[in-house]
Amino acid sequence: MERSNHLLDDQFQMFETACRRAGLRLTHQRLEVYRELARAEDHPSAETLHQRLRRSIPTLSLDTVYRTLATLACHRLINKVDTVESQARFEATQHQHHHLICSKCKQITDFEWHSIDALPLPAQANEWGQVESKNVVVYGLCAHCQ
Amino acid sequence: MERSNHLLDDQFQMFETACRRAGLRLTHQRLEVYRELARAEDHPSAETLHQRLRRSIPTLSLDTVYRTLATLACHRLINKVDTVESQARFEATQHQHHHLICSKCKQITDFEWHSIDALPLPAQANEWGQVESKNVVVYGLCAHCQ
DNA sequence: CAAGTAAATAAAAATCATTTCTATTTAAGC
DNA sequence: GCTTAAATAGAAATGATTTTTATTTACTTG
Repeated sequence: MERSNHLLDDQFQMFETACRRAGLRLTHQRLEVYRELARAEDHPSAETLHQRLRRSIPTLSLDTVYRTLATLACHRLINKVDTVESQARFEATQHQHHHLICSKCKQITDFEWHSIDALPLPAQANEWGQVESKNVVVYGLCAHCQ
Repeated sequence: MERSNHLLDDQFQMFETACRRAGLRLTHQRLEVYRELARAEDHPSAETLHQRLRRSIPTLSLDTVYRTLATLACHRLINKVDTVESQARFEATQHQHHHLICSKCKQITDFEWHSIDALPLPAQANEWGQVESKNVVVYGLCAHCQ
């Protein structure tokens, strides 16, 4: 068995464990939605994911994709990306990162910014309440659209 | 004439100038939508603004509010706020700031973080394209919801 | 390991947010 | 004041997401 299969196994096992801990049943659809999102590098919308998954699961309905994404996001297994757009976009990545969004083509790119991650929030933010996440959203024109 | 009126005059004049520069007609509805948003401190949605404005302009239609907000945002006279929510939220403030969003009550609070504003983006972001804006979005529970 | 049960799914319909269409009104140049 | 293109109101349409209902399925319990 090669390394890539081990990695996949690990990923599935992690997902299975997380589902059980959250009291979620491990259904075929749920696993496939997660797998497809984890494989994607483009922060797909529910509709986009549905189109991709239909190739392998023709009976999969769009509402199941929506429901599954909402469930997984609620249990923090995936993230809904902050955006000004009307269609919600998702990602499975768990590592701390930020987003570059092209105003023209709407493509979303991840980037890392450790100095920000390490920087404590100003007092005003801590007085406001209990902080759960802190992310930078950058808008602009990607090299391709300029 | 008191100071507050002078401030208001200034604000309107600025808005009028900006509209002319952008080739936008200065309609009663447009001015009132802007005024109401500029007065608001809660980053209202189109629907919320419409409800407030109806008190003074009963004939104002919701689609005009949507159209006006889109027009003003397009010309950078107002901002659409980055959020995970389905209803878009707006603000008229132009000064550089960031957002604290309560995951529970969805209230949005502005905060300042000068050290971030001054910090240059990592190389990766500059290679990506031409940056237009950079904002921090913080999620958490506000003091009231904890 | 076969049944029972509550959770999850598919499909359709409903809802919510936003946009478009069309006839009418109005701001701004002449 | 008159003209005209832009903006508005109201209604209808669209797009994204959620809900409803009947059916299926994962997981528990005997």
